Amino acid sequence: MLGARTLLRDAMPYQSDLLRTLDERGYIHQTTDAPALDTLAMRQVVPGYIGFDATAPSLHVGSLVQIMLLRRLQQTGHKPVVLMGGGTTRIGDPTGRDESRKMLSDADIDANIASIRTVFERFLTFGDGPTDAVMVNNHDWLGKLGYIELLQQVGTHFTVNRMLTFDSVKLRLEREQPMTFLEFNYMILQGYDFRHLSRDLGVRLQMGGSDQWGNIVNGVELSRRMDGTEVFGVTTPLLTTADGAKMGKTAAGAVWLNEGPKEQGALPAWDFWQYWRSCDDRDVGKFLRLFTDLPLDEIARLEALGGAEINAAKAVLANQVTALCRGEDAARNAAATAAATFGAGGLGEDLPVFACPAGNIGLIDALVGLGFAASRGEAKRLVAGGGARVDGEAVRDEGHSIAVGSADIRISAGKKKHGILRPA
RNA sequence: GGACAGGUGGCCGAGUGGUUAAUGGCAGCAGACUGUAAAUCUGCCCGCGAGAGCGUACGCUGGUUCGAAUCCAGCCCUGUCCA
Repeated sequence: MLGARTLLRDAMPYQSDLLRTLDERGYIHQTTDAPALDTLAMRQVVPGYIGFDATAPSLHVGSLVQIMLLRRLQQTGHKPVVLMGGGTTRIGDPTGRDESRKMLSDADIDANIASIRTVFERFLTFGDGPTDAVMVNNHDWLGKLGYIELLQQVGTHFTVNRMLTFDSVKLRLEREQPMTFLEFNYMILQGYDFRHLSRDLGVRLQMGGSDQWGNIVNGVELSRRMDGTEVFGVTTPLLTTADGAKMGKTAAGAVWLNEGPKEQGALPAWDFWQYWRSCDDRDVGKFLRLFTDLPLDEIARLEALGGAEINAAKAVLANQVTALCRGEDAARNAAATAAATFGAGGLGEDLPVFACPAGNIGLIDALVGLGFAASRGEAKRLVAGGGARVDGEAVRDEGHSIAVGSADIRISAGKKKHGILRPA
């Protein structure tokens, strides 16, 4: 296994820091003309971009690979460009095609973009320097495009024959599912974005998830046809957890990179830390490579830990990622809370607190108050199933009443959820 | 606009008048085993209520009936085909 990987790397040795880093850390799924990109990256600062939606005021873990990709770009001496889809969000990206997506107002979109910028500021250095990151909004140019103009300039470079061969279209047609004209045009707008950035900002590279391959290739083609410029594309592998779930989605909600929007379920740093700490054994190495700046030999050492020792690696992972997304303090506090809660069986500062007046409170109410159960019925089932503990003691009586005095009381729901009952 | 098919609990999907809060699978939660992992086994899985009950629920609105997710009418939505 390891031998095969080494072989592969020997067969395709990248010269540039950029591609070598991306390759070694597992970011590359497909590239257009990798040797040429490799050469370019050695010769000049390569401005590269990734597009992001502006549908929510934060980004979640599902976008983290893309964000880290921009970070790596900057780390290896190139220029990250963050493209916010202010224009395309106004149309509504049809790719997901869930239920009716709500149209966002311009004010909402602008607010979302401003909020998302604060996420990126943790990962990238923004400024005016040659390798400083910049953020652009495609509404600035797409909003001004005239339909006729677009058809004339861009439309002539796309044949429908070819558009029909793209997976995004082909699969839909094969499954006999409808595809609106709007969706059909989406790839043209994305292609146009690339060409625009290449001409106006000298961008030479677009990156994205593997599902964006078709769109990226379109942009590459368009730039070549309209301007004769050679630009490049890199896609990342589709990232799933070892049990096959998409990254960033849990039943409880999205794992937001920053505190997250309250309406959509804010995610405290403690829970964020826990998300990484309790990941699957098999994902540890992959996540360390993708989501932390730790050197590869250190990661190799951590990854090799067997049995219960791998938990040390998970703690490192949680610390590193939390520090990056939420700040050093947040990571330290979460780690301390984990040590106090799981190690010593006590209470940590970061645990959720339910403040209640001194006196007696029902266990059910405490569980609901801490958010460990969505309803009283659920809390009762939890108790009946033996999952509830008060100061570490399992309590199976759903009528159990807790005397709240002056000290904090530890309430647990299952092995992982712990909270503090604190006299108000 | 016409013909046909269909809209069921987070998702998939049974159910075509009554013991159906609604089979089953997935996801989720808890217990056991462990290492805050995986796998496996067990229990739970609409809400309220002190496990006796009550309230809601099978696209929407009415109707038939002692009784409907199941029958009828109208409407809305989705898909396929035809114009």
